[in-house]
Order: sequence, then C-alpha cells, then structure tokens
Amino acid sequence: MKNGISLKELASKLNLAPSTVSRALNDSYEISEATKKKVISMAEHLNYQPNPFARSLRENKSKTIAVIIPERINNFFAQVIDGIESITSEHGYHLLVYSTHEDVEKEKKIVSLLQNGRADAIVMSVSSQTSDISHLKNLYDRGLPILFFDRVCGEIPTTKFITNDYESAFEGTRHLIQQGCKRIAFLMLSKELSITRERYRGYLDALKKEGIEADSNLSICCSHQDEENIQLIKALLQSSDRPDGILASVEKLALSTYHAVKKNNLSIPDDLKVISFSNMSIPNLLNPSLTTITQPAEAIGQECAKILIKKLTKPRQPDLPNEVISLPSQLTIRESTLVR
Amino acid sequence: MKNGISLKELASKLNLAPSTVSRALNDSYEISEATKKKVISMAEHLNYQPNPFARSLRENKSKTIAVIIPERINNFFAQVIDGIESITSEHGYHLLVYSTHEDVEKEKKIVSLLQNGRADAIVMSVSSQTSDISHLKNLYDRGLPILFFDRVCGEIPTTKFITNDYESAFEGTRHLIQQGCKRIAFLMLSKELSITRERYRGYLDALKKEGIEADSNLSICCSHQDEENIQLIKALLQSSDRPDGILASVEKLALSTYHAVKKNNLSIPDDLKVISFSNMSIPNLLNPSLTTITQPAEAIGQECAKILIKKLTKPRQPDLPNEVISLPSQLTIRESTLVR
DNA sequence: TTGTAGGCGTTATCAT
DNA sequence: ATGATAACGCCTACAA
Repeated sequence: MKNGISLKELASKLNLAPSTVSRALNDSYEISEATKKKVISMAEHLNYQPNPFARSLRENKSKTIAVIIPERINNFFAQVIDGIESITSEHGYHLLVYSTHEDVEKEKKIVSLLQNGRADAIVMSVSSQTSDISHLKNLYDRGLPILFFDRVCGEIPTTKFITNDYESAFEGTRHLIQQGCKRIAFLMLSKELSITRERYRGYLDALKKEGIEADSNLSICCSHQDEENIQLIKALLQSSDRPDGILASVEKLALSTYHAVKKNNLSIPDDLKVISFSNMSIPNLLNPSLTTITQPAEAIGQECAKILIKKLTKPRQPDLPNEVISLPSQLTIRESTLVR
Repeated sequence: MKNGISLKELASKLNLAPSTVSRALNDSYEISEATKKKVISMAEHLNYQPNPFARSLRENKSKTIAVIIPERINNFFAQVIDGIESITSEHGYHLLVYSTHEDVEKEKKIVSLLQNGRADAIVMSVSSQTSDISHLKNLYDRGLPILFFDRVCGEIPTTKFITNDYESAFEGTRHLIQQGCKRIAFLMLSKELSITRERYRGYLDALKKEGIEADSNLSICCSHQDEENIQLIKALLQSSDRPDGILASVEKLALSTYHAVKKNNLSIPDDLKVISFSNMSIPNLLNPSLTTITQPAEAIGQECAKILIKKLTKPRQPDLPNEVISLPSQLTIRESTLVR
C-alpha cells in the first residue's frame, strides 16, 4: 500500500525547504503568516499526513498508551477502557489493548513487548495469577510510566486507582448480616490480588464488628474455570453447615453461585443471600435481581488517563506519585439480599 | 524515559559493524554461525530490543492492526477481539482498538487517523449510523487492507465475515411461529446496517413461508438509548394489537424488551415470546432464560486474523478477495420461547 | 563473511 | 523568515 505524500514532497511542490514546511505545520513562531497559510492549504489539499513513525523515531515518543487487562469479556474492564479512551483520544493518543487472559506468562510476554518504546505509558490491572512482579518492576525501573487500576501492584511505587474496596466489602457484609445472615462466605479469585486482600479485610472486619466469628471454611478461593467454580460452590451449598450469605468479590463468582443454586434446588434469597462486586449492565434482570457493589469504572479510566496525559504532555513532569486514589463504589440493594 | 540499547551500541560492544549485528539478529544467511551466536547471546544479555519505529519507518510497516468496533461493552465484540488477538499475537502483531460508540463522526475521525500508516490493516464493524461510506472507500482506495465483520459494508470490495444472518433470523422466526406466535415484531437498531437487512429478510421470508402477513407496524427501529427503547417497546406492548413474539436483531433490544415487559406486568413467555441474537454469557440466568441465536464470535475474529496475517506476512499477496464468508450461528432454545 | 554508506520522514540546530 | 544539515535506529545494497 502506498502511504500518502511526504513532507519533502509537499515541500518541493511548494518550492520550500522541508524544514520550512515542518515549521509551518507545527505552528512555529519563526514563520511568516503568508507561507504558513500557503503550506497549510496545500497540505490540506494534498491530504498530507505526517508519518507517525518518523515522528516517533525523532521525538522518542509514540503517542500511544498500552492498556493491559486480565480479560475483555467483562464490563468493568470495557468501561474502564471507554473511560481512558474518552480522555486520551482528545489528546491524540492511541490505545494498544492487550488481554492477559488471567495468565501471568502472557502478562510477562506482553510486558516484555512494551520495553522498546512502542507505548509511552502503561495502564494495567494485573492478572489473578501474578505474584512474582519482577517483570513489572523491570518496566518501572526503565522509567516507563505505569499506572495501575483495580488490581494494583503495591510493590511498585506509582499511582494506583482503586475503589474503596475495604469499605464496600465491609458495608456489603454488614448488609448481609442486617438481613439476617449468620454464616457468610467470601468468594475470591486469587489470594494474591490486591482487591481480594482489601475486600477480604473488609469482610472480616464487618464480621468482627457484628460479633460473628469468621469460619475459614467459608473463605473460598476459586479458579477462573466457571465450571469448576460452580461445582465448588455447589458442594459448599450441600454441606451441612452451608452458608446463608455470600459476598462475591468478583462478578463471575456471583454468577457461578446463581448457577450452583439452580442446580441445588435452593432459593436466593430465602436460603442464601448474595451480594457481589459487579459492573454488569443487567443485575436487575437476573432472577432474583442481584444486589451489587458497582465500581465507577468509567471514572476510574478517566482519572487514570487524566493523570497520564498530564505526565506525558507537560514538560519535565515528576514521576507519577506513589499514591493510591480511591473512587467510591455504589451499593445497590436488590432482591438477592432481601428478606421476604 | 531511557529506551534500551541501540543496535549501534550493541555493535560497538561487540566490535562489529551494525549491519553485521543486524544480520545476525535477523537470521540472515550471510553470517557465520559463530558471530551469530555471539551477537545473540550479547543481545540477550543486554536485553536489546529493536526500536519498532525505526523498523516501521524503514520497512514501511507497523506490525499493528487496527480494530474498530461500535462499542466495547458488548460481549460479541469483546469475543471477536479475543479471537483476533489469539492469532495476531502469535505473529508479533499489536492491536490498536477503537470504539466509535455508534457514532459515524467518531468513526470518520478514527478512520482518518489511520490514513498515515499507523496500522497495516483494519478490521472493523461499522457503526449503526453509518450510511455515507466515503471515509471507508477512501481508506480502501489508498490500498490499506480493510476487512469487515458482522456489520459489513457491501460497497467496499473486500472480504467480509458474517454469520448466517438470513438463515438464523429465518429459523428464529419460524421457531416463534411454531411456538404459536401470530404477531411477531422485529426489533432493529438501524435500517442501514447490513445485519439488520439480512436478518429482516430472514424474518419476512419466514413469515411468508408460514403464511403470516407482515405488519409494518411490527418493524421497530430503535435508537441506542436504552431508556428510549424501553419506552418504545413498552408502548408497543400496550397497544391493542400488541405482538405476541419478538425477534430482537441485537441483544440490547432483547434486554430492553425484558425491562419493558417487567414494567407492563406482562409475562414472557406467556404473553410474549422473545428470541434474540445475543452473545451474552448468562442467557440462562435471566428470568425467564433467553432463547438466543449466538454468533461464533471468537471464530469470526480468528478467521479475520488468519486471512489478514496471510495477506500481511506473505510476499506479494493479492488484495483481499471481495467475498462474504459466513460462519453459522447457533440457536439455543430456552424458556423465553417455550409454551407452558 | 563483514564493513561502509545511504535513506526511510521528521524535527531541531545552525547558518543565511 | 527560510534553507541546509544532521540525527533518531534500523535495514540493505554495495564494496571489500
């Protein structure tokens, strides 16, 4: 395929030096209004498009941001990316999007592909398998701006955007207790994840505060195989001292719970109340409708992007500060936790 | 941020000429095994990473594919991208992902950003607003390989991947009729879309074949504002000659139907049977579970990617052939269309 | 088999 | 205000 016209060609059409044309197009101050106009109109006429790679090579920046997420088929991550894009596209940045599929090895490969300057920065949420973080440290040490959201990596001193995981889990658990639950199970994806730890803390503290003893048999570590999880939860619900409430730290585990309950001939909320962190679009079309803790996903994406754009576009910005910024989630009570 | 070491630096560490090092790393035949090994081991030791922009500039290809979709918060598109990525990543390609948010103007902007070679090819599904296609024609005329999936653009002579829209809609409609529906409504996003036209044809032909007269009042063109659609469908369901069956050509319209039904105190499937094209992960957790026509989304993505990779990696490939390739959808009957 | 040199398309520096 | 030149990092004729 033939790319468009080059700066040099454009210059020769105008009988000008390439540098002059460049200045005109880049709105330099050392250029006459007259030639600037001439150049711009000719550039438009010939539909001149600067070659991004020549520019990247010259300026050592790519105008590209890499986004790494654990999975695409997940509204939360899709919303975050929408949020990021809404800001970055305004500033002429492009988004390379990678999914790790919850696989650390894939994550490492992706990260290593980004060591060569292809992206000016990285926004990511780590995979549930990620415990060794040397690959991320590596990137950080090279000076590439990294920014975490949701599933953050505490060991890397950079900016992280999360929701109020602890408080939300605390409130969610308290809500279950207020609805009469005595034995509340906590479903998690992986013990390594930052969100697991914080949400679990909130869960434990709520139990404690309400004088309920935590039962370690009710802390369930699931896999990312839905079928396995359904079996696991089904077994849990068949045990003699089965839980009467469930806090799912991620959406898919709530859905697996619904499936497991169906197979067990139990009833939500009569036999089991369920609350979940979830950004699904139709919690109210489930049967019963699902009580959710919804993260401000799009806002998280936007905030990530804003801070990044500032860092990337303003001259001599300091490194991204090592801080955790929390945007509050929203608890919406629906039928799955109601007494009837 | 400091990028890694350059080829030139690597060469000087080895007391070799840059060209020699380049040859060693690119596995040229005109190089001795000995130096090749030396170079490679040193390159690994120093973690040499070629600068992608220098390479792109030199070779006039970016190793990047742009994917343009109408929305991210949609399992179908997420699955397609997963499918694309599964193939392209194996070949060292990166994915720039753009969402038009169903907005032609955004689509035009995105497309114009891709005129400068930033991507080696485009895989896209057009926005529901797209009727003027000059921006796409433009791209095509520049010789940039474009490939459409799902919502294709017939006017552009290139390869398109779709599902068997006509047949699926035909079967879906017939299924509704077999379940006793006499007045079946067809919900669409936009009359312009290729998928709308094909699915509508299938719907009409099924009616005809079963001897049911089509009623133009039952062809409902919705917007992409969920709330509006719910109102629209609610009104439809309140009319005296309301439909007793609905074929939703896209998932979100089935969901709006569920919402509308809830507000109307009607019952699915007793008062209204619903079938929908949908790739949602939990059709069986809806109340009632939703009868779906599910597209082979991931396979579509993979096929797109395969044909593209072939085109991009093999020397002097012909243009992408002007053909429509159809992968069959799957009809899964659930409660929303059952007689009880 | 290895080295030298030129150019991909920009932009910044220096000279005019 | 404009032009000439060099450089970003890589690859590939061409020369040795």
